[in-house]
Formats: sequence, C-alpha cells, structure tokens
Amino acid sequence: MAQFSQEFFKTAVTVDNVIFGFDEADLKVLLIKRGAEPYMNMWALPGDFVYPDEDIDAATARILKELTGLKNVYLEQVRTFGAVNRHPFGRVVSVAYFSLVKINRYTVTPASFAQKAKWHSISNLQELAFDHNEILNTCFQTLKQRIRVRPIGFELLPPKFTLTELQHLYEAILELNPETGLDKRNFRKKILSMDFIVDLNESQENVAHRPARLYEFDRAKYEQFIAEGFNFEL
Amino acid sequence: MAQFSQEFFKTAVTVDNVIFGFDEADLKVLLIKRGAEPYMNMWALPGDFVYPDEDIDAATARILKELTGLKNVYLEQVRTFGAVNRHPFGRVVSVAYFSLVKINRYTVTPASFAQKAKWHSISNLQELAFDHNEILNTCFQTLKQRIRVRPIGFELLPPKFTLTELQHLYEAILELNPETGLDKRNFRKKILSMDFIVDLNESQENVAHRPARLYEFDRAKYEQFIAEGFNFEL
DNA sequence: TTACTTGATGTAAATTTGACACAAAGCCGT
DNA sequence: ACGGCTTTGTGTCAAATTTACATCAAGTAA
Repeated sequence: MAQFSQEFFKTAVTVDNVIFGFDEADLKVLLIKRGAEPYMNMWALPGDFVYPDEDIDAATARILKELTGLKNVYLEQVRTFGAVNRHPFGRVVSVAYFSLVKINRYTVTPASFAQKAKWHSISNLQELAFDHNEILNTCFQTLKQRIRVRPIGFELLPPKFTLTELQHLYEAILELNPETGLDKRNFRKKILSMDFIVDLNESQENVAHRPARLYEFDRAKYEQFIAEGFNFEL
Repeated sequence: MAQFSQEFFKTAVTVDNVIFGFDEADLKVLLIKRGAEPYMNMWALPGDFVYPDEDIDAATARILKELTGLKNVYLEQVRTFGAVNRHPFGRVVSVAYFSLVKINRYTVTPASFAQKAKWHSISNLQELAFDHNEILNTCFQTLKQRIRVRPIGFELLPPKFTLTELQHLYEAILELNPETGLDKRNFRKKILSMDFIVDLNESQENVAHRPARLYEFDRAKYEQFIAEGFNFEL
C-alpha cells in the first residue's frame, strides 16, 4: 500500500439514490430538479455528500427520509461510480443505491437541495445531470435481475394487492409486452404455489367489473421457507 | 445537495481486490502480508489508495499488475465498504473487486506494499486486517452467484482444459461435495449442449489412466449466442 | 335485463431434469 | 505381453416442470 499520507484524503464521497415507484402499470423514478451548481436546473438523481461521521448506507437513508418522509425502506447498494472527471468541481466518487417505495403512501417534499421533486416514467427519460443516466440505467438493470430472484416486488405495492397488479408490476420491470409477456394462469399458479402470498378473503370495491381478490405478502412465512432451503425464482 | 464545500473533500478511497485462482480442485485467494501500519504483519487483501487522477477500475488493474504482472484480467466491482471506523487512521472508503486469474501462468511478486504474497485456500482462512474477512466473504458470495449465470469459470482455467477439471471448478466454487454434487453425465450433457465449448480433438498426455479430451471456450461463439438471445445458466 | 369489463380457473403436450452403471483407454509393473 | 489400476466417456427412462390455451363468473352501468 502506498505510504500513508494526507495526500489521499482529498476525495468527496456522495450517494445517489434511484428511487423506484410503481403506479398503475408504470414504473417510475423520483428525480429532483437541481437548485445549485453544477447542473443547476437539470433533473438529477437525489443524492448528497456523505458526512464525515456518517455511514454510507445511513446517508442514503437520510436522503430518502428528507425527500419522502419514509423510513425502513428497501435499499440496496448497486455500485460505485468513480471516473476521474465525473464531477466538474473535484474528485467526487458516488455510491449508487436503488430503493423501492410505495408510491401512494406519502407526499414528496423537495429537500433543501432541490427546487422540486417529481416522479418520471422510466420509459422516456431526458438527459440528467452528471453521469446520472448511466447510474440510473445500471440500477434499473440490477432491479430487473433482483426481481426474478428476490420477492421484493411487494415493496412497490400497497400492502393489499390483486394478482393482476402484481403481474403488471413484473411486466413493467421486466419490460415485457403485456400481451405476449406473462401468461395469466401460469403466473398465478407459480406465485400461489409459493405459499407466502396469502388470500385475504377480501375483494376490491367500487370497480366497474368483477372485483378481484386481495392478497398480501407474508414476510414471516417467506423467511421461514428460505430457512428451510427454499429458493425464490419467478 | 448540501452546499458545495471543501469540508467534504477529506475522504480517502481505496480499492481492495479479491483475486481468485483455482488449483487442483481447490479455490484460492491471493493475500499479502502487510508491510506497513496499520495491521502490519497481518494477512490482508491486496489493495491501495486510488490516486487523485486515477479511475477506480484502473487502480484495481494497477494493483493486480504490480502483484502478478497480469493485464486484461477478468475484473468485477462488487460493492463499497464505508463504515465510519473501518480504518483506524481516518475516513477511508473501500471499493471491493474480485478478479479471476489463471493460477499457473505467472509468478507472484510481492508488491511494494507487501512483505510477501501467497495463495490461501478459501476454505480455512484466518483473521485478516481491517474488515477484509467481510469483504472477502461478500466477494465470494458474488462469485458463487455469477458463476451460475455467466461463463466466467474459464478465466480460472488454462486455455485447454478437460471437462472433469471444469466440473471440479464448479464444485469448488459452489462448495458442493464432489460425491453428491454434480452428476458427471448430466453436467457434460448440459455444458456441451451450449455450443461454445469446443472439442479440440486432443488428449491429455502422460497421465496414468485413460487420457481425457481437451476443450476450449470459444468466446466469439458465446458472444454470438448471447446476441441471439441465449441465456447461460448452469 | 342486457351488455360490458375484468377475474378466476384446469388440462394435456412438450420439455427439462435427475437418477443411474458399465465398457474403454492408456500407464505401470511384472 | 499381460493383468491390474485409474479415470474417461457414454444413453435411457421416469419424474417434474413448463408451456399453451378458452370459458364461465361477478359485479357495474345503461
């Protein structure tokens, strides 16, 4: 290791958080409009410097809380972006996370560092500040992989959901055509064969068609199956 | 984002590299014995500070080159470790990578920062410096996942290999008992059904038993299948 | 009461996975 | 040159999983 020296203690570390939400068959990302230089007035991922006495994960949770008021949200570190010139004001290394939130359960409050915050559909994004398009894309790819192998879709849905909603969520994340994508009967068979999605014996109300049954994700059961060697796979 | 300020430019960034090798049915990791404080004389992952004008990936490649002389090695970023007190001398955030090398194709030269470098079997590791046990473990888990879904095992084998060697490699990484682990016939059927492992029509020589056929990994073919929508899965 | 919309459900064919055992090739020692 | 040793190489059948596919049911609205 190079000789220990203060020379190396000159980098800034930031976190950037790709916050996903799901809203009626559409996957969304929460972006902020920057209120400071550089890239003032451009859309960007919510992020901030990591404070000297703050863990990296904690910094990400802090930003999420400032912006949405939410705590205890699903949060996953994806990867670190450290190209030399990615930040015009100096050496800034950014650790990227994604998080999954229930889009309807709170109101977004632009944090101190933002003029406004808004949900953007994942499917037509404009140019973002810094290397945030690349970061966003990397996180989206990671989400695509995770969703097949971890039961994290529920983080994006209300506690009670219908199987059709769940299927639409999977189709949105996997970017499948709703027509040719997932077969309804096979999807339900598979999901229900994993015994941690429980039928609440309740139905939708006030819908102009046959009401669907409501289900919930039973985390305790899931953990138990995992402990018994079960392996989730869509 | 917090007001832009020099206050934040006080972190050091390091990379740590979990270098995997495979040697006769045993998965190994290249460790160094530290020649400087802190943790002098303890075994540790090879790593170094990232220079101010150096990309993070480049820093990892540099360390690998110093230690082994190898370039163009398989390298993958895993995740960043940034607990506040992980380094006793200040705030040091470390980006962890793993790499895969052909263990017999070069000699290890302890780099400037190390007294010596040595391959350690993955299966009985002692306590390492810093949080390197955790880093190593995380990287090993990541390798376990990747190996099932990317054809990267070949990075650890000589260019010409036998199917038995390949199977042993998988068993070592997946920590399967050689007896109960993978069925020889089924393994070969599956591997060969993916048409990018080609029979060289050559055989082992000077072995005290029936010589095995040699195969090689055809990367070009693999890339082509991928482009056609094929999906590797062990 | 009829029309409209979305929900719920089962079966049969095709494919994939998993279990399993014995002859063949080369080396070595006598 | 022959017999013994070690590891290689190979096919089939049963079981499990995956895929394709169409109709009736429940509620609202006109």
